[in-house]
Amino acid sequence: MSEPYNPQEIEPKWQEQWDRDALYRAVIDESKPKFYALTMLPYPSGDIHIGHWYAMAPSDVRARYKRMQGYNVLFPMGFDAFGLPAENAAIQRNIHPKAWTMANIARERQQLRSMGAMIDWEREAISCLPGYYRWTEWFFRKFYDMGLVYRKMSPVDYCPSCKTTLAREQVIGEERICERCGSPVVKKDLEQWFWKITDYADELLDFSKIDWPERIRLLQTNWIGRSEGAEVVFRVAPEDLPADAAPGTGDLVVFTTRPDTLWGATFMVLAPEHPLVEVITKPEHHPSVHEYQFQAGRQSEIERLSTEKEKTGVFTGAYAINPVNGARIPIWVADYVMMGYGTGAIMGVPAHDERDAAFALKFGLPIIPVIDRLDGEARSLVFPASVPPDFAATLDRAGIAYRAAPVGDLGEGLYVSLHGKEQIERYVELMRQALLPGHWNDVVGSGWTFIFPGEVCQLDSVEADRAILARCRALDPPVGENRTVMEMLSHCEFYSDILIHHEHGTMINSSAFTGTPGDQAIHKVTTWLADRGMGKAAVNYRLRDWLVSRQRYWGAPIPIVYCDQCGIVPVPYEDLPVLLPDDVAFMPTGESPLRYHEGFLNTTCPKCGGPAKRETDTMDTFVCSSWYQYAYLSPYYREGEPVDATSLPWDPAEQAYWAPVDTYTGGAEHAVMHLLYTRFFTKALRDAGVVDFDEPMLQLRNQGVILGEPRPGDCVDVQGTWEGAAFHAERITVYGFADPATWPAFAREATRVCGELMDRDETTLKVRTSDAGGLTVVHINAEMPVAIPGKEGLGTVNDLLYHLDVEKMSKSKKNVVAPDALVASYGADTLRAYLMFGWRWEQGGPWDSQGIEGIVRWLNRVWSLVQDPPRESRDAVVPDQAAARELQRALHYAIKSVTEDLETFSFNTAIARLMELTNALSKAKPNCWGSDLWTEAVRGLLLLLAPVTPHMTEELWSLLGYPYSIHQQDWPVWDEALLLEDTIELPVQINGKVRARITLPAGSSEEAIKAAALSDAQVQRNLEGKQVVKVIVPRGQLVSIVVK
RNA sequence: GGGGAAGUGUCGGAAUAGGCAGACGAGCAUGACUUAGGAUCAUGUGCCGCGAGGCGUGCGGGUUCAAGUCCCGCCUUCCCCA
Repeated sequence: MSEPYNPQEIEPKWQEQWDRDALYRAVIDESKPKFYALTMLPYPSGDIHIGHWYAMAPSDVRARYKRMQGYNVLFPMGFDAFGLPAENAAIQRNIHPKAWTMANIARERQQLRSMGAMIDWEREAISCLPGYYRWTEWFFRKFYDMGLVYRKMSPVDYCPSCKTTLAREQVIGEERICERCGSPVVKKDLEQWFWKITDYADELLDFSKIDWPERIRLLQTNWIGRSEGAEVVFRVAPEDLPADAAPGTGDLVVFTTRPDTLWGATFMVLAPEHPLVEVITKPEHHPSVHEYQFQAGRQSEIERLSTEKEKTGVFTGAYAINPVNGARIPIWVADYVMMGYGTGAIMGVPAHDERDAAFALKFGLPIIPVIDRLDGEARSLVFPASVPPDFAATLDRAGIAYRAAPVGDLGEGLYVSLHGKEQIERYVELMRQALLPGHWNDVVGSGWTFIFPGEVCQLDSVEADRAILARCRALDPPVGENRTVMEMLSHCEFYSDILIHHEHGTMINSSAFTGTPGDQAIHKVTTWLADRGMGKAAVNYRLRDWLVSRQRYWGAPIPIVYCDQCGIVPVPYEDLPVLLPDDVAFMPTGESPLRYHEGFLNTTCPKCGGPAKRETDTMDTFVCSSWYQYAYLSPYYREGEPVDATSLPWDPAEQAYWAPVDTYTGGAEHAVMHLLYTRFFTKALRDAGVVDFDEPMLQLRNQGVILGEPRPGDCVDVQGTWEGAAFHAERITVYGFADPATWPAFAREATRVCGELMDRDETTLKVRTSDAGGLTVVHINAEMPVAIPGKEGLGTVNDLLYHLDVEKMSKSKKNVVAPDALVASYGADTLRAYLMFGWRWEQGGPWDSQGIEGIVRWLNRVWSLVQDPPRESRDAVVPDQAAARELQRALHYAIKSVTEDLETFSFNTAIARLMELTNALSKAKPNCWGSDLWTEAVRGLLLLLAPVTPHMTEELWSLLGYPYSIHQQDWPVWDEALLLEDTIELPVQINGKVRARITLPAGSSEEAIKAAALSDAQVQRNLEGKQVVKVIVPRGQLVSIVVK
């Protein structure tokens, strides 16, 4: 018998050996094809968690597999080491961010080593070290020279009490309060640095050169949000501008995707931050506009843009001129328009835009339809007593559909549905004749017609809107307080879904353009506008330039100085890096200490030599992670040597060989930030002449998330007394969570409460006392001793386990799975294999602590399978022919499917195939042990398993006497011919149901198969008394007989 | 509201050029070996039915010799956008 499998002994042993032999050192080797496998680097928060393992271990398996296939594989690792948590630790615990970060890295590096991954640690790169961030600064400088960098005012979230800017995650909840002090957060305008990612917007929409998941491509496409349309210039009415205004001051450029709706623009809306608001607002409107601007500043973008939200806004008192018809339209300020989107000004076309419609209805602005419906639908509500009683019969004769039903409490009316121009016209004519004096009728949807006694009006202009409303006012039904025709109509439920649409129908009510078909409308109007200098075709992007400024200490310094004489001066390349000073005093508020560090702040101007101040903002950490894949090529390149504008930031030979990344793996949560920024970065570097390719990562795959394991809570049976709504515990009996079968029935009685523990804190237990989920609060004394099943001695209520649902793992929820503990009890190989096997990799799911036992059993079986002779051994080493053939087939099948599965990231099925091969070996063992085939099959299993369980296979490889190292062997290849079965079993379907199975030699002809099927006794029985219509043998897979 | 993804045994999940649904595990059950078992080995395990047999991939239709897979219409969940 072999020694038992002991990963705790084997794993460190081989890790040290591999280290000594530099087995995973990746060096350029022109004789081999390269493969750059990259997995997202961790942020050093202090602990490598199961999510890191889930991302990295299968990626490592695939990298190892590629290496065995003959590729020279680079699989590096580093740390994304700048960022806010380090600074928070400094403030809260008085630890320097650098010390905190480097200590975390030291710990995490050890944790990662326990995984046994083929990481080349000599290429490790840490983004917070000067050798790294010198180049981060160099890129800022380079992009500055390329014109990709600019500075402008931009709002940040700011806490007036802490006097500090806040990161997005530091602003809490809908109330938008500061996470540190709870004060309301406000927006504050600061000069900040931007990178022109928008210059690359169109190129970033092109994914033709990369194999990335559809989902990520879609997210990026939506994020970039390219829309085509036109820019149209509206002028502020001259009398609403200051007399001394420069020419062009009042030009309001509007971007619209629907220039064909221009004739329906009945108002304009400016973003509260729009600079023209101040200029045009009439004095009497100043107070309300200013108040509104302040309120808007406190809200988040998501709130502002929500369609759910009640529309708000204020009138400026000023008017603009609609360029297409000269109409004076009011200019409003409203928060649903964002300064950053388009131009910060929109034209309101309420008839064909939902948000404009909501705004117009709220503030009584006219709504004029200018695009016809595509479906030709129209409706008309005929009020009771507005027509003679025989009108329904008239409609019947005309073939017009209607429904008779009460209208409020006014009596029975007719709800008429019309379709098509002709029918609408016929209806209007019938109504014109039938309408009784003192009433009116309307047709809405297609047509927009108002029928009055003796007159028919169209709702085709603001003037018509007013005229119609005035006429209605004199008639029945009453108009009430309604300010526009549409507002009046909007109260009628029958019309609710027909008033507003955004289809591309034929233009109506648009002077000379009326009748222009929808498919030509935008193009024709845009051309016409351009010819008259009123506008032009334009493209708008949702994507905004990348704001790289952070008002923080722990980030890469922005290499800029401010000189009184020379203005903004970039730090010369030769002077990089601008070092982050270590001796800084952290403000309890979180304000950047750089702003008060005299040594850092004061410098000399590189241009004139006079006194100057340094930029105190640092760069967004996404800048550091936008180029880390290149940092691994030659970490901290040329550290200590001066560099200049023409230097290369990494070893050109390394780049020429390894770049770009072949396979990139990581979480999908970075879809639109990191993954878009790094693409931009590479394109900018290409234009800088640094790299000669367009995309940083050729193939991307995302893994899912491992969630917390659901678990019932312990059952507690509590004796005690009621104190109001709460129960005071005197004695607690516990039934373990593991066996609910032993639990007593849940109860809620006068002196007793019994149920599942759902939650617990220092003073209370929340107990589920009914199957429906009713909770009872039980007051406890934390020191109260309780006996807990499966635990030695007496515990306290703090040892009770409470119910856990499937949720994201978090320390506060106490559902974290710690990989270190799993490695300690099961070993890294077992954990690696389980993470591959347990879930669809791209999907993830809840942890299952039971499932890992299956892997334990499997690896133990492999361990003894290859070492121990069979229990009841046969004397002969000559294998039984059939058993041998079956084993051979199983081996080649496994080679083929494991290869294909690893290639396509189907890790769970790869493990399943390896288990099957193990099962096949077990089955064949008594017959084949010791034969050449047995040796070959065991060898094959170990090689296929080597990437998955590198330590165990290395140990077995060496125990079996093979030369070190298994990880330097070639990946096995399969023989298609050996995959085929000698005999095949075919199902026979009769009318689609499997009725029999027949066995035939492999490669039988279709005729032979048909004959065999029809002569099969079972088939014969099923065919009795029926007529065979046809017999099909598709691809030799089955027989399908059709009978009558 | 728009866009996307997904719904398969008790659970994780297999299977898509349309071709035997439930691979491989977990769990459960029975048996063996055991002083014992949360060890190991063997067998079984979609549902209903004693049985022959019938039913079965969210629901309802359709195409086809044949549908988890294709088409149409719904329902539910998750994600993104608004």
